Amino acid sequence: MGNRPTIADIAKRVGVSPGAVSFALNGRPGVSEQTRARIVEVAREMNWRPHRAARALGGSQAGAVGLVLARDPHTLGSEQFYTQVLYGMQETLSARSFAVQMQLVRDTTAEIALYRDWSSEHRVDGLVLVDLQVDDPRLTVIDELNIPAVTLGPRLDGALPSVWADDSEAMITIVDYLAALGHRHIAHVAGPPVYRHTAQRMAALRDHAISRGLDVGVSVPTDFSDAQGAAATRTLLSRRDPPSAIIYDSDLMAAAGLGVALELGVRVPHELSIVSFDDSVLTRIVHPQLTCLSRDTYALGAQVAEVLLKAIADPSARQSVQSETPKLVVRGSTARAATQR
Amino acid sequence: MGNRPTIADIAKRVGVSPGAVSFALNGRPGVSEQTRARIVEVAREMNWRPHRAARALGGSQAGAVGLVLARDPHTLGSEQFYTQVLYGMQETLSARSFAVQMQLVRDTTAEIALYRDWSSEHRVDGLVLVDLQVDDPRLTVIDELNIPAVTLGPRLDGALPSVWADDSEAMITIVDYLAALGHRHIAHVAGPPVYRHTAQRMAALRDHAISRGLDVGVSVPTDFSDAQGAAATRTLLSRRDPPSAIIYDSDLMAAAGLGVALELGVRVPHELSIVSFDDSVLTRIVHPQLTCLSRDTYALGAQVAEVLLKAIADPSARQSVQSETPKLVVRGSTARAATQR
DNA sequence: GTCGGCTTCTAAACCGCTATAGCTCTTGGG
DNA sequence: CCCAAGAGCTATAGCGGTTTAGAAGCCGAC
Repeated sequence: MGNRPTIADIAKRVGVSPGAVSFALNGRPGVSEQTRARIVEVAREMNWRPHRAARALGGSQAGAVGLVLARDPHTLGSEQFYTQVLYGMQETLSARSFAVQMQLVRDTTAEIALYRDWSSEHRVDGLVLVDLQVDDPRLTVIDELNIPAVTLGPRLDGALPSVWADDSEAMITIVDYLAALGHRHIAHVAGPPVYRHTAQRMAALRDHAISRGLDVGVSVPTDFSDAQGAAATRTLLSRRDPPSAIIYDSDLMAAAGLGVALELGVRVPHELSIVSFDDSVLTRIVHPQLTCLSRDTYALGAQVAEVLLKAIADPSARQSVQSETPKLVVRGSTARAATQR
Repeated sequence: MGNRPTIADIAKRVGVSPGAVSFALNGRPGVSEQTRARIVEVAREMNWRPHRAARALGGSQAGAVGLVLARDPHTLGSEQFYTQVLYGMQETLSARSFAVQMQLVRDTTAEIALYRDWSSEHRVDGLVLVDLQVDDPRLTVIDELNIPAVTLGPRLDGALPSVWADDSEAMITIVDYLAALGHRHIAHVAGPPVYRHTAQRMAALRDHAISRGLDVGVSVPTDFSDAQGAAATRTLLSRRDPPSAIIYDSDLMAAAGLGVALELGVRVPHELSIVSFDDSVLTRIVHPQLTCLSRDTYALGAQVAEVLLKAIADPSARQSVQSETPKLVVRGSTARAATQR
């Protein structure tokens, strides 16, 4: 309810027209340097801040970008990954006084509905799409809504600018590392195969295992929950021919898998090596600590923000930048494969 | 860039004035039921959505509430708690087409600066304050900005409406439970004592231990990080007279503490019982699973949203509601105290 | 038949800022 | 000395809603 000063108040104080004040405060030509200095000074004195809605109404921007996470409420909240990305985005965006409209929804349908709402209400100037699916219904909608957007995930040779990582290469890094330790039978507890990055990892494991002459690399799909991660592990370990190493698509599932191994009396890392595709505190509080792929998620968020801002400024320029490839951090959960039983 | 229909377009189609359309669509008197029906129908047909900025400018609301989490970037992202609260808030708020402006910042100073920005830019209609401090500088600012706000945390007999939980009672529940198991020496790995809830828990442990005739209940303050949680545990366990039970203010620290116990060869729960003040997946993926206080955080978020909406609608009515008291969920990390050594 | 009062609607101002057209004054060229 | 060009400003029209004052039509009452 505070009586915020408006541009008109400043104009009155300085003795110029509101238009002049607008010019001055937005750093555009039309006022002398002298007048500009005076206006800027008074504006600061009066503690003036632009009224977002008024600006947005003047045909221009809402000053916000949207990020929607579609998650089963139960699986929710464990992802340090997106929290960090969000943090990186916010630090970059708030410097340009953009806000991030983040919302958690149940599924992709709700996500799409939200995009439509936000777009028609002019709530956001751009969107960040994460968790790309193999045949992603969101892409059509984005196209239809004609709103700037950037994808975060695997490479997407299509319409949208993106910040992408090479999931195949990441998988190959892990497989090579495990192969060098003598592992020949490597399994993979994957996410849902509808996700592009999951599909890519599965394919990479299969292909690379073949080309390196290893046993066929089996991927078990899950819903990313700790329960299914545990179940998948149980299944794999009770096979006649259990793997000597398991790669997990998330650190939560890796931790759950570790628990199952302990429970079954399978010693980690001596009898089973575990690698997680994600890094977070979780990998460091379990015992043994988990070997995993790690990357600077904060920087990733900042990168996403940059690309999105460019896309907003110039929707025709659709650049794609590659993000830093995750690096393998070796901890206690991996070791040389036990000699063949 | 989509050419969204405006109220004027609808007015033209129906053959009435824009004002009438506004009345009709906002369900206020001034139009006949017949006309209203026609207008609503055409609006739906044309897929009309209010332009947020225009609404906000017309003197009324921004249609958003703010939630800021002040966190050290390193400690960040493990809190399933706030993610769930956020989810509960969003489900309730989006039904009334309010958005949640969530932002992560480094510290309270940045948080306050953000409140000022949001308020002066008219970005939010209300705020949710979490992590209340003993002498909280935010309260003055909220008062000064004269913006509706609700606090989430311990009871606060002051100006602001709140959704509060009784941390003392929660602590007493735990202590009673442990005492019944025969534990006489109970320690507490706390958060930073600047937080009211931490201070309250510390006081409750101390007082209640005395009144129940137990050994003095020591609280070790930390910064909520896994590292300090581990360090505190190490300190406690290497005392001449180690506690037989430790209560942790967060599940992350509890998990870290569990790791330390294992490492030191202290068997959980036989030689050491562990209780966490928070519940999340984390408590279920470690071994043994952690006994903890659990509550419906989703419902809590919904409750916060309700109270905030009421405060926005009528800033003079400052109600406070008590949230459900957390319930103790017994899992594998607690057991009868070993007989005195 | 006139008047008050109700319902139902219109016209117009307004929210705070941006953007454009145009006005005034100076300056320099021919 | 006049005109064109440019700098520096003002006036004004939006943006898409909300909100108020008031007009028109209809009713019943006196």
